[in-house]
Amino acid sequence: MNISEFAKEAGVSVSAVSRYFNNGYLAEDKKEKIEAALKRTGYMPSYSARAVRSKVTKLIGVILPKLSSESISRVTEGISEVLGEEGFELLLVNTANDYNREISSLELFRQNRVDGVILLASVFTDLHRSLLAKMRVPVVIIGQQLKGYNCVCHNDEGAAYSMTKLMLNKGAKRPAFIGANPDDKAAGLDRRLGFERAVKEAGLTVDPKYCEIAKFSMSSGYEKARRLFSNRLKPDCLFCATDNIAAGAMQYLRENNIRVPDDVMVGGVGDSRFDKVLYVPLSTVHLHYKTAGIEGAKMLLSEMKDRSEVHRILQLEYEIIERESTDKHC
Amino acid sequence: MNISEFAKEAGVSVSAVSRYFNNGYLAEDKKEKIEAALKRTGYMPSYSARAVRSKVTKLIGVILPKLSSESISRVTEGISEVLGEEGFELLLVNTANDYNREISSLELFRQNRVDGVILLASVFTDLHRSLLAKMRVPVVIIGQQLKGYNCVCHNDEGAAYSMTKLMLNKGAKRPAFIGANPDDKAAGLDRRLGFERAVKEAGLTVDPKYCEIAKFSMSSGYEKARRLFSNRLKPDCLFCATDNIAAGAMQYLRENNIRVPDDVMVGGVGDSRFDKVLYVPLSTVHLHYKTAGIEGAKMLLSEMKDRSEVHRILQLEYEIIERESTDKHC
DNA sequence: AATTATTATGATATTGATTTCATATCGTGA
DNA sequence: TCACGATATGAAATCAATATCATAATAATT
Repeated sequence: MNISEFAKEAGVSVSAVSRYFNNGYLAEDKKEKIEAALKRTGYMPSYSARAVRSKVTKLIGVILPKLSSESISRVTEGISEVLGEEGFELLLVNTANDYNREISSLELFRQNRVDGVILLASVFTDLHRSLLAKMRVPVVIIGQQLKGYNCVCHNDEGAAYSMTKLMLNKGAKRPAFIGANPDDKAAGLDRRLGFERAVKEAGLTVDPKYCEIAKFSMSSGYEKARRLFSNRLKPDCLFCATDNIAAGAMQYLRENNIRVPDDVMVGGVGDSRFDKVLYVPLSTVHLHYKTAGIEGAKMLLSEMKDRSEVHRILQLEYEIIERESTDKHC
Repeated sequence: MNISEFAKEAGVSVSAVSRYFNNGYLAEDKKEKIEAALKRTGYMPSYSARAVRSKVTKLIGVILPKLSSESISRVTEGISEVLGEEGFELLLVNTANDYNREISSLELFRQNRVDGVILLASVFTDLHRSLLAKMRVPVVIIGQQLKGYNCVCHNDEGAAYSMTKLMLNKGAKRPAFIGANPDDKAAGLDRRLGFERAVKEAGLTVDPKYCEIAKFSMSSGYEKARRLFSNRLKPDCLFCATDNIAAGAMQYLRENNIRVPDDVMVGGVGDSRFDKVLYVPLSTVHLHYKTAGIEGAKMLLSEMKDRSEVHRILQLEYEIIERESTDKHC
């Protein structure tokens, strides 16, 4: 059933029906007629047809590197909360860390599919930049900084610095690091830089032998911990760029009877739900993931309302959460 | 830029452009002309306009009770994998366990927004049923069974039964239970029934004092464990309907020096990522969440291809994963 | 009382695509 | 040579809505 069939059924004009759904001028008696007919027929206007003419889809494209990650799903939850309230729905694309899918979804979103885009990318290439430049709808980037775009990001460098410093202040002399791919500027490079700043500030040197790069998984953290601890290096503190990596590393430590925090202190980033139930509760840094989603969504909304050429960067702060994994007295 | 402007720019007819994007008859020279113009202009056909005429949105509506849950995001990952390959995108609605949002998104999906719907609901009311009946597009339900619909579900009763039996076989005599709201048929009721069957089969009786109902969170598991263990009941085994509940409960046990598994064995359901890094690695039941997503998506695809009146129910099996939390010798 | 602003109305144009239709061309087998 | 199916074409109809427009009926202001 389309609008004209429905209008006939309700005994009003097509325009009246359209006005009913779009808050135009409409007399009370017609409203009632329409509502009665609505109950009889169950008619609903077609969103696609509406979108053709009005150029509003009420859809926001959200591009994610993966779905089953605690940090990412917290961001998404924040996004969904704010946008849902404003009547927007999320068109979600899971790129599974596949570079090409990231590009192709940006392509897709150019086809008048969405009113705005939120991008949680880990890496930015020239192709990313050129596609983003072609976007005709507002874009907000969460978790990374990109010049010329609205961004909500975390103080990754500071978070890594503070956590590392916390351990060094307790007398650690052989700091080790398990990080992420430095192409990922936020979680890879910045957290590495924060670690290095703390090490240098403590009068120590950053030894590449004490640094490993892992994937964002527990098993990868386990593997890299083996490389660091199965020889004569004997690190006395370990900073991990994510809690997942830290949890995997600690599993290796437990299996090999390396005591936490007595033999080695361990610190992570992310404040994952499981941190406090690990065999040694993990010290970590809380990043405001959900807030990032909320603020990013708000940014997008205001950008959609009145598009401006000024781009804002919102950097969220962090909070150190100290637990037993760094609870060592020197 | 629309199709007729673009056709003019390319020097071909509107029909030719449409055929180019829809694999109709088209001479080679026109294809080339169009491709050249495509590069010059960056034209992309509008999805909304296409949808009006062809009634295909290439969008699948997915309704979820929450986003930041490991089990749910695994299901979603499976869905996204299969549908992404077929060129479908996900229109995701996070209902945040809010009954009304579940209803209103079903309403929304009736407005010719999506080609199909996947529903991960926890509770079914009469309103659900009547709205589902009005759906004009195929629907698949994951995680629950509902008569008259295509469903992919888990053997929740069996999973709970086997895990409980495992503990009772090791000589437990005072089994305790922390479950979920029984309105949730799968995770609430069925897992409770599985627990009860195992208890009765072992010649014991189900004592309501030993049974608690929690929310799907660690903190709720912690709370309910307090109720069970801060008195003279002294359960010697504890079955939890989810790993989150189990992890919270174990935190309480640790804080109160109740040893796992010596004083009490603990078993969960879900095979969460963190299970093996808990202070006592948790015995659990692996449910094939991702497979459920994959199979549900396949079901939807085949239903969209040729709609049949026959509805299938696919029940996935489970696998017991035994770890230290039940590693007790009697 | 005259003038203006606000509310209300429905026919018609418009949006940007696909589908239909009438028609033309070409190669192939009877 | 004729008939037929496959290929190819572009004008026009169609899809289901909103936007525009001309106009009427009130209400408010001078």
